Amino acid sequence: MPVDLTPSQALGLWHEVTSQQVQQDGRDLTLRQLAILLEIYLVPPPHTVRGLASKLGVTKPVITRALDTMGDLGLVTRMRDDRDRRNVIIKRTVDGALYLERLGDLIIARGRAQTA
Amino acid sequence: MPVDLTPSQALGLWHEVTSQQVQQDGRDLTLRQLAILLEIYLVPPPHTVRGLASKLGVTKPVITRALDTMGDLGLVTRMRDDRDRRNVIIKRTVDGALYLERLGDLIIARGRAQTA
DNA sequence: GGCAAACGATACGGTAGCGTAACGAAACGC
DNA sequence: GCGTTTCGTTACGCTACCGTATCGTTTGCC
Repeated sequence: MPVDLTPSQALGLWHEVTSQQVQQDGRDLTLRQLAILLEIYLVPPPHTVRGLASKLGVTKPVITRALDTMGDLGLVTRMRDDRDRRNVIIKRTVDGALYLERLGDLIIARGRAQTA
Repeated sequence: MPVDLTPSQALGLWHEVTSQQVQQDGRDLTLRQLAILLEIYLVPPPHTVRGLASKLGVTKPVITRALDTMGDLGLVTRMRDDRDRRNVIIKRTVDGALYLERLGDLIIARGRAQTA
């Protein structure tokens, strides 16, 4: 696994991972969409549209659109908040967890190859 | 610096970097564009449209479009190959090198914060 | 010279992203 | 109750990407 990465090695790792991801995954998420997805899965819930927007410094429609797209892909789901029905709670899905699990494994694998 | 990354930490690193990149950089390159840019800067030249297309498993118009966009952003340049004027040689630029240098530093900085 | 192959760019119709602005629904304040 | 604020979503016009197919140019081959 990667030990003491230099900036050059870090870019090499990014290169390996993005390249492989482009080749093998037909979904081709935007950088923004990926950031949103990671935020949802790595930060403790609950997640709302407004919260994600302010956290990432983008407008609300950007979040709505990203959730539409990733919802169609099965990576996330949305539910109304029953305690405050103005809010929408973003939920994780099994497919989304699998997607990120595969990404994590890819990074490790490439990182290992990188420093090997 | 990152030592012995677990898959979870790897995703955390990706999260930090994509998130910060989304927030601070207005350019918002596609994952494909980023992969192309990294290929150009990290793999020894010469680079051609056809070569990049086959290397990344995409069609030639994808490369042409990406080079158009990144050319407008000043990240790459193109020149005709004088020895075989059918070819186009993709050249690096100072701005492109700076862009990736900043990305590399960002990864290191976030990786350090990640494991700190 | 002339035909086929290779290269990168372009055209086309379609899809998905963007920012700004406005919208309906729900909660809050008085 | 009723205006105001706060949600998330939708509408609009625009830009940029996609894949497939085709184009013009250049080279290679005979």
